[in-house]
Amino acid sequence: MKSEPDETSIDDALAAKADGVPWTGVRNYQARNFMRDAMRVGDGVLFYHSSCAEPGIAGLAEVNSTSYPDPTQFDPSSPYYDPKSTPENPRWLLVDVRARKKTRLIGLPELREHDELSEMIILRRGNRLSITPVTTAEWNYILHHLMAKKSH
DNA sequence: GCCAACGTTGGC
DNA sequence: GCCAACGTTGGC
Repeated sequence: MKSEPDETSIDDALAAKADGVPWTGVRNYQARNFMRDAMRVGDGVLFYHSSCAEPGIAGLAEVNSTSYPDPTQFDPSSPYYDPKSTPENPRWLLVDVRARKKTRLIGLPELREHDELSEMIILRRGNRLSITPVTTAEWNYILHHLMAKKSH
């Protein structure tokens, strides 16, 4: 799951309340559908820093709720306000994400070095989806082969 | 700041 | 339902 560290970094997420952070602002149907249909409480999350100097995986988190309406869609003062959405028929959903740990930054160039990760959606050219599924094989590879390495 | 990629909008 | 125009994303 992508987050802009200027908005919510892994440090911010770790400092948040125990329930985790509500993943507000997703305004893409595909990403919404992943939260609505594919995510389960307890699912592992790679916390990805995007739109920053060093984009890459910055930590581990987990899904901490089922999906529910994103309150920012109803708030006219929010940048995520959607006038076409109503509480009776909400268009946008979110899940709570609970940060588990900060990891060393695994940047895009490093991720691209590994053939085992070459199919990751996040690495595809032109990918803009802010939430993308990770296979069990990719998850295990990242945890066992990349997280373990020391920094520098 | 550039720009490729891609999602959304709206006229027809 | 098509598709051109437009807006946004996000790495570089």
